[in-house]
Order: sequence, then C-alpha cells, then structure tokens
Amino acid sequence: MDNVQINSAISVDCVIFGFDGENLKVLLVRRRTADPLYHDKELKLPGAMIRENETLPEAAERVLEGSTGLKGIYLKQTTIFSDPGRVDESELEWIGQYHGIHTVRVVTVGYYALVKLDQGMINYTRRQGAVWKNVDDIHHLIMDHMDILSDALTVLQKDILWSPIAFKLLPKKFTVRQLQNLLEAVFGIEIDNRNFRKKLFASGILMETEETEKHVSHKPAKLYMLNRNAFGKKDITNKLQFVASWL
Amino acid sequence: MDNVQINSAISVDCVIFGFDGENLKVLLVRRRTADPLYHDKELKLPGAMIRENETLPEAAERVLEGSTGLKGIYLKQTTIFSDPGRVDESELEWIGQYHGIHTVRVVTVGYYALVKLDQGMINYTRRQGAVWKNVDDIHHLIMDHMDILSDALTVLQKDILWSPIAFKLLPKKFTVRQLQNLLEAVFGIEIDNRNFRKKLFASGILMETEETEKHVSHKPAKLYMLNRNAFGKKDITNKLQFVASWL
DNA sequence: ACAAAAGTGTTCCTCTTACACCCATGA
DNA sequence: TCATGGGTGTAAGAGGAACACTTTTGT
Repeated sequence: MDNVQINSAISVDCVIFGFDGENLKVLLVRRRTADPLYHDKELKLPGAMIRENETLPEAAERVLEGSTGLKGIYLKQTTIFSDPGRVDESELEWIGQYHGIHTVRVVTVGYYALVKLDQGMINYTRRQGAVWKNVDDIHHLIMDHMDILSDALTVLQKDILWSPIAFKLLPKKFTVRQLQNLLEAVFGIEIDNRNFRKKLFASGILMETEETEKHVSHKPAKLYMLNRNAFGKKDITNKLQFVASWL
Repeated sequence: MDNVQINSAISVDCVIFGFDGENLKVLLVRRRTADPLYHDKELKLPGAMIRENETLPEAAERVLEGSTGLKGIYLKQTTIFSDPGRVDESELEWIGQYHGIHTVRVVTVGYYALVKLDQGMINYTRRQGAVWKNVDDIHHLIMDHMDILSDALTVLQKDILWSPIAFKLLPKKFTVRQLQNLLEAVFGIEIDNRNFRKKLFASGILMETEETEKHVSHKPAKLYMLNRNAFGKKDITNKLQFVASWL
C-alpha cells in the first residue's frame, strides 16, 4: 500500500431543464434538513446518494422520477465534483444521521435532464414543493450546486449542436417559433426567422402536421413534429456534420 | 434512512494520447498483479485509486506524472463508469490486499491527456514498461478499459473542434502536413491540402517561424507555431463559432 | 378596425470545392 | 538526375446574410 486511500460516498445531482416557450428553466428543490430553521430556506438541485447495486445513471433516473414523476427521460452525465472540502463537516454529520453513511467526503456526479414542461408537470412539481426558475435568474445555490448548473448548461449547449435533443424540451407538436425561441434562450443569441425557416425546412428535420395553434389572437402557426428518419443514416462517412445545421 | 447506501472506492483511468506524425497512439501499461501468471499478460490504461484529500484531477495528474514523467499536462475528464459488476470479486480481493481498501465496488472516472510524443517520452515510457499502441490496433483491454478508451476518443474529437487542443499533440514547432495528418488520424477523414492551407492561414491560428525541416530528402517544409493571440477575444458575441474552422 | 405574430423571396456576396503543376532537397 | 513531398491559384457553384410586406386570427 503506497499511501492512504479511501472509500467515498457518491451522490448524483440533476439539473432538470424545462422550457416554457419563452425561457429555459431549471427545477430546484428545498434542502431537506433536520433543523427547521433551515427548512424552506436554501434551494438546491435534486439529488441523491447512490445505493448498492445501482449504477450512477440508475441513481439519476431515480432522482428524476422522484422530482418529476417521469421515467425514461433523457439524462446525460456531465462532470464529477470531487473537491474534498465541497461538503463540510456539519453536512457530513447530517448525512451520517439521515443516510446512515459515515464517510469523510462526498463526491457528486452531475447529470442534466430534458423534460417537457407542460401544465401537468408544473402541477406535479408544485405539489412536491419544487420550483421552476429561469436559468438566468439563478445566482445562488447551496454548496457547489451553482457550479454544477453552469457546467450542465455548457454541456447542453454543445450537445444540442450534435444531436437532436433540443426537441426533448418541446411538446410533441410544436411551432417553428417555439423551436427558435428555445435555441435563442439556450444559446443567448438572436436568430433571423426567415433564414432559420429556410435552413430548418431544407434540413428535413421537421414533419408537418395538419394541426395549427388554437385560441391565439393572431394568425395561428402550423404545428410540426420531429422527423426521426432524418437521422437514420449517420452521414459521418467522410465529412463532419453538425446535426444542428439550422444555426 | 430510506434504503441501503454505500461508500465506494473511486479510481481514475487515463487515456494518454500521443501522435507520432502518422498515427494517433495511446499509452498502455501491464496489469500489476500478485499472481505472476498474469504478469505481463494483459494491457490496461494507466490508473490509480484516489487518496484522501485528493481531488480527481489531482489523482489523474499523479497517474500521468507516473506514466510520463510530466507535470501540468492537459487533462480532461470524460465519463464515469459505475456498473457495480465492472470489477469482479477476485479483483476486489486483490484491491483489498494491494491498496488496503475494502469495498464492494469500484467506480472509475475516465480522463484523457494529450502529450507530445518525442523521443524522450518514448524512452521514458519504455523504461516504465509501458507501450504506445495505435488507437486503431487496440481491440482488447482488461475490464471495461476498452469502453473508457472509445469514449475518450469520441470526447477528444468533439473537443478538438471547440478549442485549440490539437496542438498539444504536436511539437512546439510543426509543419502544416503534421497538423493535417493529425486531424486526418483523429477524425478518420481525408483533407484537401490546398484548401486546408488556405483556411488555416486565413484563420490566423498559425505563426510562421524562420525555421524549416532538416534532413528530409525533399523540399523542406516551413515550421509553424500556434498563435495563442488568435484566441484572446472570444468572438461568441452573437454567433457560435467553431474554433476549428479549418475543417 | 386593430393588434399581434405567422409566413414568405430575392439579391448580394462570401466561402467551399475541385483540381494540376513547379520547387527544393537528399540520395 | 531522380524520387519525394512542399507549396501555390483559379473558376464555378453553393450557401449564408440582410431585409419588408401581406396574411390570418381574436378582440
């Protein structure tokens, strides 16, 4: 044995992104604590300790199901946060009481998830005492959760360029404008609507439906669906390609 | 306590990439084992258990210094491998004996590193009993190390498109052809040399030096250096940009 | 009739692509 | 002098950027 080595507790923390048609949102929960003074005070990302015989993706899925009631949601691992001081002594003590884990450190693994933020979801999460906040309005979270969030957003941005995951944040049927708003929100850019439509339709990524928006006090927009066939054959034969050619 | 939760041992495994002017290579080591029958049999990625008061990046750096003798090398975390069955019982037993860690599972974190593969490096690693193998020629590694390697390569490919890390695989002064070969090797594509030069020089990413290749039996190529100033101001004002516009 | 967002084309210009020959060196 | 890879330009076509008005609905 060449040095002191240790076992660590491992947790997952999930950055759950949603989109309300206007802004990119993240689901936050209140910290559970024995001390009622802290109750309902500090916001954090939903997370959990991993269990025996559970992989990290499984733990993340469990957290997600607990927060949103949904299974089989898109989940992607981001970064591990392993600073030995990231969880301080008093928190370790609380973990010992609450989880029955006695350890000198907790390493956490970041995940992000993409969910469709419909009214049912909003109701469900409200009953859980969780809140959806605009990404831009989140400035403080407990421990290093702000770092985990920032990191997840960066990873999400890159991932959206390489795979058609943006659609996981939209309803099954959506308008072109919703997609544009989403991309503008995620990247913090402005997109020319006419050129965007041209590229988008040329890419063949959208399927037209027969439906239109209802009950809007302006010309109703057509609803589209993702055309999954557009990704059947990966064209990375001798050429690199952005999936998101529509930027 | 709502369920059984555990502490785990955490290790890091490093995919150390090098480039010999022709092929992308990875540094592999022999498995250390108590059983002499296994000695010198099975290849693996260099790795180590994390120590107390050590972050994961620090552990990875330690592994890297051990394998290559170098400090301050570019290191990037890739993915965590957490399958409870990834390290089997006999291996856990060996870990207990060798490391003094008694645990039911070992979670490992993948890292990749980019090194300049000069003669000094080759000599050093040879003395360590490590081998540089072409990425394309590696088909079997112990445990799930093959997965860790494949994953690292995928991540490297994307990263190269977003930041000027490709140059970390080249000598300080290099020829255009070396850079082209590197990109062709990493992505498995062919690049038109004339168009490549045009874009490359237009991008301002290269600084010309006064030197040329020596002792080559053809017209000697000019040597260039990376122009770090080309990245001073991030142009992500309202536009997404590939750093690697030269693909 | 008015407000509000949907939907649509053209021009200009830049960037990409395809492609073949002379040059400098060591052997 | 020959073999080897280094280094250079152009023309044609595709794709990107900029830009303003008409349409459809609810109120």
